[in-house]
Amino acid sequence: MTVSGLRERKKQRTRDALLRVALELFTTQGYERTTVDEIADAVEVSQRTFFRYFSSKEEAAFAVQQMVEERFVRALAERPAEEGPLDAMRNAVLASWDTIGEAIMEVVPVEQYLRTFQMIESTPALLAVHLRRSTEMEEALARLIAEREGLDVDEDPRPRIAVAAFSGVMRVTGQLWGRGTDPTLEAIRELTERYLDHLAPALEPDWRN
Amino acid sequence: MTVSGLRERKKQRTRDALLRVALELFTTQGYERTTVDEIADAVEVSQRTFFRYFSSKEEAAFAVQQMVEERFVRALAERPAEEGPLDAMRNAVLASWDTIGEAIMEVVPVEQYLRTFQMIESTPALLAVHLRRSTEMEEALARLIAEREGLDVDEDPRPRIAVAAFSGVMRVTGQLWGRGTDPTLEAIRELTERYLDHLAPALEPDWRN
DNA sequence: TGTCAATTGTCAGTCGCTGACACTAGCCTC
DNA sequence: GAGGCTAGTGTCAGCGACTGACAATTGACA
Repeated sequence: MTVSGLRERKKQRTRDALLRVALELFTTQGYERTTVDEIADAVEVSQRTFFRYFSSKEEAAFAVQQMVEERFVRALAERPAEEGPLDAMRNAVLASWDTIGEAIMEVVPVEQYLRTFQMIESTPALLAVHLRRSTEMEEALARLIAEREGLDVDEDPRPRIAVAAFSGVMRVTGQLWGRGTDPTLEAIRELTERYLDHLAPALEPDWRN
Repeated sequence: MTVSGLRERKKQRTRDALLRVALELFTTQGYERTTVDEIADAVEVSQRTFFRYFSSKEEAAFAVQQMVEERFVRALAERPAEEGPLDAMRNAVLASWDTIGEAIMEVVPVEQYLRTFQMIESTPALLAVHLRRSTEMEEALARLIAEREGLDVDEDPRPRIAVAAFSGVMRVTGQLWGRGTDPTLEAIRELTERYLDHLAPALEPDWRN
């Protein structure tokens, strides 16, 4: 994590500064109204340097989300084998939210992450990228699930289907939370549990029980 | 549909020409390697004119997809009320594929549409936009389903959940088809049916039956 | 201390996209 | 059927994201 050498530390500081300033400006002025020049100027580096740390303006917006997602995937991998696929995924999300602080606090406060997430959900260009990134993660999830169950993802469609259904629900809750009025971890946690509870019943042919 | 007046007809011809050339270039050279100038030059109009017909380069890529999606939504609205939510959606997709030709033939051949779809699926920037557009359609679907069942989308989570799960599966099949080697309507149709059949079983806690 | 290599800045250029303004060509009226 | 109106187009200038090339700087390490 921490690296010796003045050079390495300087790089780390520049990257952190760029990221913090970027998220700050994105969440206060809006993503589109913030130019890369503005970010670079605030950190007193050239625009070119910004693009050496982040391959695009978008990448900066997703830097924290990236860490959170990696954490979720790891949490799933560590779930006990007895749990069914859906339970394992459910418990993995909830678990990774419980410890979200540890993962990102060193870079930005949790509050900033929540605001960034809402910005992503409410900025069309970023929402689009977010959804595509999610499908990439889903591929990884499907492979993990298949492995747990001793299946081949390309033979048995169930891993991908289960992940797709699960992720669909997660996406809906993410959007509802983003549009909602309670931007807290508890709120999205509760929303997620409630919606996941309804997944199986919602697929029944007759909803009038 | 058809409008009198030389002016209107001229406009229609210009738009059609731009769209056809754009899709042709996109699918042969690739989306990113095609510049708007190139398209405009081929049709012998200025770049500015291109942007008067399509608000962005992306919009041209999705013009046909747009028609297909509208058709699917309409097909769902026309499904008999007896069908359960999932059956209604399933039958609506299959039905709208059966008549896809009628919807777009006037603009481009069906083959071109299939190639365009594959290009969208395999171009990251377009895939992202495609996914976002899909979520917009999902909102419309959820409202339709809720209406059919006499529910309020914001009260009962099941409409959104069912749509999310269904769409998740559709997305997976779309991707698999795009990566696959059989770019025909039959192929994606069969893939869709097979995957939808596995949706309910895939959510069972125990996959070893 | 001096050499080497990594980091950074500068500059020029591409591409998507927009606003402003002038010009051309259908359309409609008298 | 001439002339005015206006929708559609071209031209031009400019912004912002991004890239390649090259020169300048600054840690690292012998």
